[in-house]
Amino acid sequence: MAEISSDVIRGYNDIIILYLLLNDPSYGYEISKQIRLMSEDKYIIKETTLYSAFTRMEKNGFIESFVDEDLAGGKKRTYYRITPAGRDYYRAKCEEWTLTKEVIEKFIADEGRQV
Amino acid sequence: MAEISSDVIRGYNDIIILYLLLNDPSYGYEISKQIRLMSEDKYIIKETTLYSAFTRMEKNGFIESFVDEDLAGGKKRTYYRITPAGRDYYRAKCEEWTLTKEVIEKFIADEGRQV
DNA sequence: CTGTCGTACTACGACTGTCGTGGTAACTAT
DNA sequence: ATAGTTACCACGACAGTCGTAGTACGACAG
Repeated sequence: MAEISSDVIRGYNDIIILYLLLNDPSYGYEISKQIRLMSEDKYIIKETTLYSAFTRMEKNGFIESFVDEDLAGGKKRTYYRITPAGRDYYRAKCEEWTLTKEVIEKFIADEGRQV
Repeated sequence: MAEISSDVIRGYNDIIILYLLLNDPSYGYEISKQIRLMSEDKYIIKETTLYSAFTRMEKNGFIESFVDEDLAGGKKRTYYRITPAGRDYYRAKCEEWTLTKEVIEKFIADEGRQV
């Protein structure tokens, strides 16, 4: 039951992904699972959305990739690491979120109110 | 200083517009001014975004239009009125907002935390 | 030994909402 | 005269997400 539509989360995928890279590098599959876990299944990011976000953010210098070629079974895995520019971007987006939240809530009817 | 980018407000324009129609019909120019006023200039909706939202939401049955042809100077003005389906949609979007807000905030670093 | 599930991606084209640019038209104040 | 405000509309471009599909390997059940 992925309850949150992509329309409303759009614009926050970058924040979500970067948050999960703040402490350690990670990779697509792992990030996808963590988003699902942390949101308690309320948001399940689409694979294509995630991987295209990686490509875009790497192009913008917010993350860097490196490949682990030595996984068991000759598998590969592409890790991503947040850059200083990525941290700046993350911080700016968090501030924008605070602002946006305040604005949007002015247009949300109060709990008790009839609509 | 329109500080909120369209990327992050995208997905909430419908809510914002419908909120301003909850009590009375209104029209593009007026709604645009109210958004600006209520957000304290933090969000200024683009005209094209607003009018294309009208078209879309009318097509979806969330609003209905009617034209006032008798304005001073032979001018016309197109008003929009929210429909019952529009109210349902608004309510659903408000609930989705609450959910989305909770999810996003899990990925926002605390105020005091170093990022 | 066959099939399904989980891991870990990638490619491609379609779609939707927003944006930039530019235009129309009438009234109002300087 | 001319700039500003009101009140809209058309057009094409763009970015991010989505659906679909495919690759490839290992583990485990039947």
